[in-house]
Order: sequence, then C-alpha cells, then structure tokens
Amino acid sequence: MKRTHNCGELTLKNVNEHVVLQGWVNKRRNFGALVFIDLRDREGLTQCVFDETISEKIVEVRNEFVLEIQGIVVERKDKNPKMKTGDIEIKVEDVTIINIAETTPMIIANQTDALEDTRLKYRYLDLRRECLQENLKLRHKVTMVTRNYLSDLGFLEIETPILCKSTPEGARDYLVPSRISKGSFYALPQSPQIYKQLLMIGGMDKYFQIARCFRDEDLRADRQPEFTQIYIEMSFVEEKDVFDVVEGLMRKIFKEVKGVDLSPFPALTYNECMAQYGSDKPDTRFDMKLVNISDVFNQTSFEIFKNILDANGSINCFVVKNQADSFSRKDCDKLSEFVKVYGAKALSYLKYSSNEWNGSINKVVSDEEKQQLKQKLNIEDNDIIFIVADKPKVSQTALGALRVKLGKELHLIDESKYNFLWVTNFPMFEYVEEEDRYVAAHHPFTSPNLEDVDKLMSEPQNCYSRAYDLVLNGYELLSGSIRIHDQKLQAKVFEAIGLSEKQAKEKFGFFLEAFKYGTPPHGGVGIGLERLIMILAGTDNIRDVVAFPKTASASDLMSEAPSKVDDMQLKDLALSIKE
RNA sequence: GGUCUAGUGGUGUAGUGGUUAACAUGCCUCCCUGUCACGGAGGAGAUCGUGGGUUCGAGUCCCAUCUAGACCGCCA
Repeated sequence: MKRTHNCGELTLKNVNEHVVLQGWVNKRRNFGALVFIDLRDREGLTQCVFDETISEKIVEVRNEFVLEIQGIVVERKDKNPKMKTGDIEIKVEDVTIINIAETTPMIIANQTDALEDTRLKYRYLDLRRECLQENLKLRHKVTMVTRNYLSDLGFLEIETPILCKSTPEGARDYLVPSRISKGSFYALPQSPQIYKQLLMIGGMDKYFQIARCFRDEDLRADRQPEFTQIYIEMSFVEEKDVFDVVEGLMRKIFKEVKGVDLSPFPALTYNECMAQYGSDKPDTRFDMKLVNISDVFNQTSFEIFKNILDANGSINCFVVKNQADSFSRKDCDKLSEFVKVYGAKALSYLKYSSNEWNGSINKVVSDEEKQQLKQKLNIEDNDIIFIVADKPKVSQTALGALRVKLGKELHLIDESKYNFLWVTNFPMFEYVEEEDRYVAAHHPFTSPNLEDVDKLMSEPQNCYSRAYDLVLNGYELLSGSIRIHDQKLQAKVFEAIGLSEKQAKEKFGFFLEAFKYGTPPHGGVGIGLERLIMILAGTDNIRDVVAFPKTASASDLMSEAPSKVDDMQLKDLALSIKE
C-alpha cells in the first residue's frame, strides 16, 4: 500500500516527514502559479500546496478528482484552528491523478444546501459528507460495544432466517413468492420473535442478534420499512434480570460513545404514564404534567363538560407557567386545530393574569370552579391552562401531543439530557372496533400479569401484561416482555383474542408444538438501533443514520426500487399482474 | 386510506394575474504566490413537475395527476 497516512491524522509531530496521501479534492483554491487543494478522505482534510514547480500538473484537476499526493509535511505560517490538521500542510513534490470526476449535482460540504430527494438520488455523494460519515461511524461503534458487552455476559450471537412463514397478526408482511412451491409465499421477518423464543426452547439460554426487520406499513420520520433491532432473549429470568442487562448495555454505550454516566432508570406503569404525560413514550426532560380536573366540574352547569362527564369521559389539562401573554386568541385557535388531529373535539383554555380570568371558557365556568382550579393547579399570575374534555384516552393523547409540541416551541426541553424511563404494566389487550374483538396489545406470546390470569376472559379490558418499553427522550427505544412458557396459559390467551384451537394451530402450529417439550421461562427485548443512533447523533430524521434509506413512500430514489420485473420472472413464479 | 406543505437554471431560493423570470452558489474562460466560505473581470445555463381549465394575458388562480416531506390512521 502506497498510502502512508490518512487525511485527518497529520500534526506538527510529523513535520519534515515524507508522506503519501490519497483522497478526493474537497476544494481547490487557485492563485495562478500557487494552488491549494484540500484533500479529503473519511478521516478529514489536509491542505496540500502546489507551488510553481508543480501546479502545472493539476491544471485540469477539479473538485472530487481522486489524487495521490506525495510531499513533505511542513508547519504552516498561518495556522487554521478550524481544521484538525490546520497546523500543517503538505508541500507537494509529486501528484498522480488516480481518477477524474464530473461536476457533482450537489455540493459535497457538511452544510449542503441540497434537499433530501437530491441527496437520496446521489446517496454515494451524500455519504462523502462528514456528518453522514460520523453518523455511520457512531452506528458502528454502538454495534461493536453491544457485541462485546453481550458476548462478555455470555450471550451468543445467532442468526435467524430471513425467509419465514407469514404470521397474520400484527404488521403487514413483505411477501416473497416461492418458485419451487408455486402459489406459496415466504414472509420477511417483522422480527425474529418466534425464532428467538425457539432458541430458548432449544436451550441456547442467552441469545442476541443485530437483526434486520421488515414491516410493510406507512413510514414516518423515525420509521423505515426495513430497520435494525438489537434482539436479546434470556432464559430463566424475570423482568429485573432483563432490565439489568439492558441498563448495563445502555450505560456502557453512553459511556463509550458520549462519555456520559447514566443514572438509574426510573419506571412508571402505563396507566401512570398516560395520566401524567398523555403518552406511553413521554419526554420526561421537562415537566408540564397533565392533571385530571374532572372532579372540579362534578356539579358544573357547563353543558358540554357535563355531557362528557356523564358519558364517562374525563377532563384533563396542563398549565403553561408565566406565558399566558404569549398566546393570542389566534395562537389558541391554531392549537385547537392541532388537537383535533388527535380526535379531540376542541381545546379549551383559561388565562389568569392580574387577578382576572380570561379565555375560551371563561364565561361558562363558575367562579367557584375557577377558585378550585386555582388551588388545585397552583395557578399564579400569567399562567394559562389548556383543557381537553373528551373520552379519557382522547383527552390524554391530545394533551400529551400538545404538551410535547409546546415543550419544543417554548424551549422547555434541556437538549443535553438523556432521560430514560421504563414503562411497565401495559394493557394485555386492545379492543378493535372494526373486528369487534380484543387483540394482543403487544404480541400473543406476552405473559399476562399473574394476578390478572383469572380475568383473561371475564374482563380483558382490565388485564395487564408483563410487557415493558424503555423510553428515551420521548422515543420508544425498545419493547419487550416476559413470554408465556406454560401451554395452558397460552391456550387461554389465544381464546381471549378469539383464536380457536384450530386457528391457533394453523398459524403457530410448529411453535405451539415446540412448547410441549419443556419450555424454560424466558423474556427479552428488541432495541430500535436507528432510534438509539438518532438520539446519540442528535438528529430527528432516521434517514440520517441509515446508509441507504428509503423515502416516505418506501422507494429507493437511487436504484429506483421497487421496480417492474420481466414477464419471464413472473412466469417462473406463476404470478400475473392485474392491470 | 386521510389531512397539510412544497415542486422555478446543476444546486438552493425570490417572484402577491401584466416588459426580456430575479438572487446566491456551482459550472466555463481569463487574471492573481498564502488562501482556507480566497479575491477580481467576463460568460453559458430555466419551454417555472406533468395534463387540463379560467382569463385579452398564468410561474402566479382553479381542477386533476405525479414526486418529495410532515402528521393522523396503521406500525402485534
């Protein structure tokens, strides 16, 4: 190898050394007979000086040409403190043009002005930018720390199949037609859930995998159709054992990557979470908690609130301290539109300033009710109360979303914090109106809380599970659960979600069969790797931490996947396309 | 499936129904021996996403459609 150094490592210590660098022309600055070229590789930039004895050789050289530069390291007269290698430069003695480059369709600078679709179409150029390279280095570091940490704890990394059996519950599967069994399909895994449990039944005891998962659902800023999760599964464990491993892993990652010592992770139950934050993934970096004020309006003469309470609804609110004057009538109307997105019918508000009340429901709320609110919410001058009266979940989630929105806009969030939170005791079931049945809130292999087992059939709405999430700064970083290992309990859960023995056998037959032969108690988690990297990298866009991401409509602008295929390919698979 | 936003030289934007579509940057040519967002002079480059419509006249208004983005539903 000719290259002696990379473009980010030379310092004053290397002065007078003869070096060979290879890389891309990041920037060319021309002074006639004197030319500066900043040479770039993954590790940084180095300024190379071409004087009149050699500058003729690079007349044709433009940005993004690939060069080999031989020269001597010299100390700069005018140092550049903004550059890592700004104390030195290379006095070029010889140069080879390794490859030429056309003018790029976007500027390759850290602060590129290109929009995302351009960046995605030319992703290989976008990847030359420092910030994307840093994000991918970060990702590498996190997976390496994870591998080492878990391996040291006795976990085995084991790969599970990508071509799987389709499981109808849950997310939509990506399907792969089988050529050999015409008319049959594999599914790409939404997660290795069943396999990792089978590994526990197979006696592997402690397993992990950094696994690609596929879900054919609509995308979001933090969601891609294919994504990576760190899966961990352990035998003979309870919640605490899983939490300890995960906390230890997070502590290790944050220490190694950020130099941050994390404090112990607090925990809330799902119900506490919803009541206080209106979300099961609350951002706990700021307060502004929700308060249930239904009791204040017990005897209210305000028809709308009265009707909602009579229909088992609830009235919740939160208070923005000392900012009432920054919310105009127009602002509040906009916020009202915002909560409607979450199904709330309206947003009410009350302002208190200079001992006077004001706001949308000022006239219909009695003086006594206002007095009660003032005491209960500890209202002071220039406070504003935002209120949503609706079905309990709607009221909570609408206010929860508004809380986060205002937290961001009013700069209440301390961006330097990493706030973890365990959320436990999730509901076991969710009622689906369209199907008129209960479905598993997590997945049907999640163990119910032992004290709720008797209520599986009689009161499914009051059953809670041994599922848990770990939340970080308002992102759901992972979920997991203690699984069912008892066949009889598994049968009961299937019955509760309306799955007959026959149906259960069709869908999960091989899995249920495996349970007969001595299944250890087990549990685990799946950690969303991209979300973790996003938070560590300080971005709110998942595409910034994926090398080759897809657009919001799940297409790849660079390769133009998905695409049509040859008729021959379809024929092989016995498929035809309906026009 | 739904709501909203955007689409104008290579790139990023301005353009509020009326002349030759403006600006920055990039690109090309020339000048320049200490720049590092180098500087100076000149130049090329756009049928305003696509298709209809309204109008004497449309980048601008209306409808449809495509693409990108955000959100709701969805994501066991």
